[in-house]
Amino acid sequence: MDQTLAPLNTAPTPVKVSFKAQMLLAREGAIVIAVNRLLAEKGFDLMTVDEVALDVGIAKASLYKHFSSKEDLAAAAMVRVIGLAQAFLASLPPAARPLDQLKAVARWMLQQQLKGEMPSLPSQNSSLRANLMSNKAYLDGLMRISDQIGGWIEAAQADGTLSAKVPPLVVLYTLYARACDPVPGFLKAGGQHSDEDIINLVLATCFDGLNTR
Amino acid sequence: MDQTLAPLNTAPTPVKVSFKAQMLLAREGAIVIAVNRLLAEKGFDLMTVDEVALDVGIAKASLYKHFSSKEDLAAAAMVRVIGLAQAFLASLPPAARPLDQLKAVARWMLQQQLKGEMPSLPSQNSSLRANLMSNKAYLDGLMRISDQIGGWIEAAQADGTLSAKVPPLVVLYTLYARACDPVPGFLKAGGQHSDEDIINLVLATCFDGLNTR
DNA sequence: GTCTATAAATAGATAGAC
DNA sequence: GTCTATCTATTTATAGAC
Repeated sequence: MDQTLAPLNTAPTPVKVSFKAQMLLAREGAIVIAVNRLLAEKGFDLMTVDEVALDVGIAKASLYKHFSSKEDLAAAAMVRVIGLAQAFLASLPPAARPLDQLKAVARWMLQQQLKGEMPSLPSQNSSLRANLMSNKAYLDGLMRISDQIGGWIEAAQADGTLSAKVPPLVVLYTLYARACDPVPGFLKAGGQHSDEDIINLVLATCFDGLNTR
Repeated sequence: MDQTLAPLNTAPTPVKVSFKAQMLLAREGAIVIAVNRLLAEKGFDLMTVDEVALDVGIAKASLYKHFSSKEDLAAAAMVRVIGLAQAFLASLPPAARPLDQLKAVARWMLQQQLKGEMPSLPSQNSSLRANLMSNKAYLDGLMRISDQIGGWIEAAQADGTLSAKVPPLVVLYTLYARACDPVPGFLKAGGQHSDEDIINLVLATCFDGLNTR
């Protein structure tokens, strides 16, 4: 339905979505959320499709009517997270200092991880990577957020708040790596620090480094 | 054989190791090296015992005469790496600045990782973790290197070269995390930097941070 | 599209001869 | 201790009725 075809003097024609179709979308959303949680909790290899079906409360065969493979399930969860990241980036005040935008991004990823909502895929699984890299929704979303963050990196290096000695791509990867950093999990397991403390400690080591200033 | 029982006026009695026993030890060494390489390359979940047996050139059933489970195989590889780490720590000049010792440790872990010789275990697999934590050789070795590195951390904070604002345990975890940091792998895949460049870039972000000094 | 039941393949682990 | 052959369990994925 192309809404631009609606008459100019009327309210935009609401896209007709049947009750049945809404239920399907809602179910797919529930599936992706369950996959997201299980991926964060156990990782791709230890997550089984049976678990997902059990968690959602439908039969496994029904799952396969929505997603044609376990890898597609994982990809859907990654697309969801990318979407959440895009929404978070859009919610940031546009006038803030570029360096503060970058810190906010790193903080958000650490928060997601500590909440157990950051899915982690094994970087060694080449089949899974290939599947993900052929997913247009994932690639597009990843490109968009990388462009936005990349712009902040260049701006922060230009205004002198971010070290110009580190190539922008290295900065980008270093920020992304906060999503799967094992340090927050270790500290949380130690039980000596609150989540907020952990986030501030990791952010400090990331931006200020270990050396004395 | 307790060598302290040897007569004082003779050379220490060499521990009698039969040719057969030597072959067995050599074979076990070959097994552990193969496991180490496969763990670094594919990770625990994607590594199969069949692969290990094929790589070593013996039957799978023979493998199980040496190691009673796949988890024991992984533990043996970790014990080996801990031993290599101990040997490296022992080779460092004792008079160097504590901060330089810490940098040398981080550099060594990055080197091992880039050479494809740093085994990585999934931190989410609790059964595997429990097995590892019940391994005395592993725990002892880990404790020893942690004590030594921990001493350098405290010394470097005392002499003012390492930030005193970061708790020593956080510093320790941050250093250990370099062993499974995904950033070096990403940069290597990009092909824009040599291994030495990558190591220096990661070390710089780790110790100097992303902010401008 | 959802279900039950089952296929098909894989992988960890073992039996038993030598 | 090494081998071939096999067991057993698990898991991804599908067939076919409704």
